[in-house]
Amino acid sequence: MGRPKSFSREEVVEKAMPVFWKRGFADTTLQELERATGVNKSGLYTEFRDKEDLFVACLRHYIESQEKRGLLTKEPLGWKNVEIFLKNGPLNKGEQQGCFSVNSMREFAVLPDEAYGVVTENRALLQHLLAINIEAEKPGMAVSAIAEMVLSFFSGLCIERNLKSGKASSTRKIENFMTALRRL
Amino acid sequence: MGRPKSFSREEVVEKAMPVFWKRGFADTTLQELERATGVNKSGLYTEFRDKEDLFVACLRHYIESQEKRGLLTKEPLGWKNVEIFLKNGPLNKGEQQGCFSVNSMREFAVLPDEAYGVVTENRALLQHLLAINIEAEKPGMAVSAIAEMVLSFFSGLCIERNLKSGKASSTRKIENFMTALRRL
DNA sequence: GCGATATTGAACTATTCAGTTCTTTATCGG
DNA sequence: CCGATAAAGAACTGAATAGTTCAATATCGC
Repeated sequence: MGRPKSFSREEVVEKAMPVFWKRGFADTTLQELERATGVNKSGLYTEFRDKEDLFVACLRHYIESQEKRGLLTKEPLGWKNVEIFLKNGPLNKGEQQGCFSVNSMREFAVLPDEAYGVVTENRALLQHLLAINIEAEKPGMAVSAIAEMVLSFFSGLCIERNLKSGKASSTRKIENFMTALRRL
Repeated sequence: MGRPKSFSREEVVEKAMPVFWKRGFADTTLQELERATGVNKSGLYTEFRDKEDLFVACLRHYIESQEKRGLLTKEPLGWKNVEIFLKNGPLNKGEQQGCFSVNSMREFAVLPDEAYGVVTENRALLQHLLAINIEAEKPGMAVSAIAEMVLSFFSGLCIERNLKSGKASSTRKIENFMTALRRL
């Protein structure tokens, strides 16, 4: 046995995530990652192959932590869950605005292919969860059609978090959107 | 009089725009800009203060060219215009996918402040144009509320263009969304 | 406390980048 | 054709970057 390391992989990922989230992949420097995680380069490179590897780990971690919130699985399934998802899905915690996954979509050109897979897989899951909630309401329009509409609207809300518009306007928008949905 | 220059400012902007559009600001290199525009650094720097200046010029050019399309001003005003805007607003020309302005929103952290102003001003205009079209239909819900909802949905459609999903799915989504709108 | 072992920190490397400078070259008016 | 002028090209600069290497150091089992 030798010296035990002073950080865990998960700790690093958790601290690195907000940096990538805010600044994106290309504009995040190793220096920032060192500062944010409190682990220096040699530590980071023993744990992760390269910057891309760490980024993907952060993305995965983000998605898992979102899934753990179980926003769309609470009983009873229905519009209420969809509304809560739209209102509370995009985060609002300091530097972490909107959705890390949606933010990453803009950067696929620079990201490893793996990131594309992770994001699309996550979207497929979201679409499914939306669908079972919509299904419970027995709307007139095709369930999957509504689900993909909701996902697009959600994506829009997420990038709009990059603007300095207040929370009130977002809430209002969601409530109006829900009104429209309930009539389908 | 000396030697006349072999390029115009506008030509450069037009050729540089697709590069910024696709790769974003941070990940676009001067080398790529030289190659895309056919003008080398010394030429670019006599015409533009720096990379940021060129980027903002491209953004402005994009917005002007979009405004020239007059997508939301055709008579008669109404839902049809909104539908055309959603269908044809986000571009689909090779490297140029979605909306350069919406794409830029993800990068405000790196962009000059000016870019923020240009984008928000453009969004305000869009919101206004949407509103006058919606107004013409005399819906039950507040006009501005619907307009901001449409703009969010539009933003979502734009970033989703970064995914490799077909045009058909986008069209379907828009048509369903329009159905919902018309019931408001 | 000692040796084995693994982490840590800091110095180092090679590359790439935005931006500058200076020489060469092309075009104009006369 | 010539001199003035301005653009174009290429070489250069300094800073920043991702990634590496290696010596110093801390912790473990014994």
